[in-house]
Amino acid sequence: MIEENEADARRQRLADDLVDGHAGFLLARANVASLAATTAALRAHGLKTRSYSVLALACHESPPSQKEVADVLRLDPSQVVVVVDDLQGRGLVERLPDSRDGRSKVLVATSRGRDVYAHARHDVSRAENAFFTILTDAQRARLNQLLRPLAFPANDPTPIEKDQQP
Amino acid sequence: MIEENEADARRQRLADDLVDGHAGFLLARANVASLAATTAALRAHGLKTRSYSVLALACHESPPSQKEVADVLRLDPSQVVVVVDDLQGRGLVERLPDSRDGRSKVLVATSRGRDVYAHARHDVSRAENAFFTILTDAQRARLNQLLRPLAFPANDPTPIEKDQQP
DNA sequence: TATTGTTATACTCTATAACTATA
DNA sequence: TATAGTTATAGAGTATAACAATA
Repeated sequence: MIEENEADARRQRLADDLVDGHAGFLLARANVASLAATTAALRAHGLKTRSYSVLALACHESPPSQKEVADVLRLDPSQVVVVVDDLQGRGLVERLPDSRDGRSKVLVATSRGRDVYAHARHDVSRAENAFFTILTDAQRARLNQLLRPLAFPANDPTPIEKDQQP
Repeated sequence: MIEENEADARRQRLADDLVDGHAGFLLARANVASLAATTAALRAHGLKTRSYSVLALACHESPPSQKEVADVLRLDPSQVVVVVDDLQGRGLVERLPDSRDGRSKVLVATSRGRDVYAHARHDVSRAENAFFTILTDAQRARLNQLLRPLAFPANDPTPIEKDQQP
């Protein structure tokens, strides 16, 4: 199948020329691949990336308000409502009144919600582990280190560790 | 503004705990930030990331068929049609008959299309440069090096994995 | 019969504005 | 007045099936 390989090489050359000088393209492509892996892992638990993230926050020792969820996940408050409605409808989270602010509602996971989250997190970790298996542990740590300032830019209160070159 | 800082620190802690052990979250977040930068740069040229990518491929020395565009960009062929219709309607690309396959159509940029692409590429590069300015040149190179195998899995050169679901 | 391009459709995700109740 | 949550809606992106022309 020489013709097949030639066609593959052609496509690879097109892709390479497209990526050249466009790191964002690489970022986007790696992201969709990663997303596909985690989404597939979450499907068995009836969750998507959004509902999983909201559930994770609701499991936090210091549970957040919906506004905080919107801020942390960079979602519009109206989108948070939709996700929370779904999770609450399935008995995974509750909206509790905020003692310090009558407008605000605190999101807390139910015991069933925590159970679902524990299992989902396990499977997500396994899926991510499989996805990043091409990289060594040191490389993964380095990737995280490089991505963090890009993911949390500007007014980030947490210090960004300066790099140690290889 | 102590209360503000406390609230920020709280949100940061929530985000940190969410990211912990979830490299995909960092990837997704860095991607949306990068996307926002490039999308803003493309807007002045009447382009979006998709149409920009298709136009870039149409400017290639060895112009691709629509099928090849779909493969390289991992888009469904029907989605390629929509983008090409738009670009062709604005006189930026042409659909030429493929001499070797009557079913196929070769995408070629017009001279105006090449002009638009040149200017757009310049602005995109500048926007990416600004976005990645937090990293040194060496760090950017290292990031690209780490992202590449994740974006282009080695075992098969041009995988068109649709949503892999059971 | 298989493939390229096309059309149509439906579903998800995202963005926005307007409303309520509290502050 | 300003903010948290809610509702409603429109747009963009995505997935899928079916079809015509060609292989």
